Amino acid sequence: MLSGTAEYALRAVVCLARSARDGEHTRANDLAEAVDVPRNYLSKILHELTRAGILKSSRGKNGGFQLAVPPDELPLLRIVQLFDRMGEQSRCLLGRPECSDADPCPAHPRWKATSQQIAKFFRETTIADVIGNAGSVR
Amino acid sequence: MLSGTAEYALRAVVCLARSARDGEHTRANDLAEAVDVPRNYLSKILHELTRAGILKSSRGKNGGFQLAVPPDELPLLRIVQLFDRMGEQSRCLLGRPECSDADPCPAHPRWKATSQQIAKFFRETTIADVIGNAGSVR
DNA sequence: AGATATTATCACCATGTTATCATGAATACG
DNA sequence: CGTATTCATGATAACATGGTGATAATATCT
Repeated sequence: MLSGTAEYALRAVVCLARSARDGEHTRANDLAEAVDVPRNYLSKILHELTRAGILKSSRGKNGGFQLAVPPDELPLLRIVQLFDRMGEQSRCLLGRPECSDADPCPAHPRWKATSQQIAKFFRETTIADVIGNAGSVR
Repeated sequence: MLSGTAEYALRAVVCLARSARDGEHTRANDLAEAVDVPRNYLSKILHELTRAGILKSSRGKNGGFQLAVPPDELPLLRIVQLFDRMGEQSRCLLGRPECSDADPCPAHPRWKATSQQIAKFFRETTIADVIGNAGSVR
């Protein structure tokens, strides 16, 4: 469904959002262990999330990462689209570059509803919707 | 959504099913042109579809490929799952190997409905459902 | 049998994604 | 200031995917 990298990013953000204490930072090392992703690889992912304004980072002692946005204003789409073309509204099932009601592929009429539900899920589900639930991330 | 290879396979089967005349075969060359996929690469895909019992092939003059199953008994899932892990019922959004109601990830409750609709689409939509519609494959 | 048409198969290359390693740069703190 | 801590970043390796080319195997036709 998602690329490995996008999955890693989601896991990391969920984990960060859950352990959010006022002003406290979480180290990349600890996150890497918590979400079970190779340290250096996660480091780059976190960096991209930071550049995108989703996280804040700080270096040195007691440094680490923090959410930069309130969880209820952070749709999954915003995370996922950095690494993946998910949520581009209704991708064509057959991979046609342009596929629309006006110029459809044969699968278009059947695929449309499902495709739109997927797009809606990523657009409207926020991190807040997710972190309330129980369950482990790894 | 799907891997390139799975898309190619779908396009090829749709095209084959549409041009199906009694007993006639379609050459890999012609298919490759019709669905806009590199000849040699498509060749391998067609071979896999044949091994899976979805197509029949014959060599030599007037040879080529044919559907081996009636279109209304051929769900998209059967094609797609050869090349992709699509339709494995409800894959975990966060990539956990085991993710179920009993042992869920945090995203599980929200993701479930969409995930099931995707699985249902691939399981229940057949090639027959698709080839009736207008629209080009490339 | 021989020529031709067509799929089957093998070896290989190109590219992108995932992962690792080493090092640089910023911050905190005594 | 110096040192430890932590993120940032560039080089590179490992692997999977997509794509190419050459050759073998099989069928048809005369």
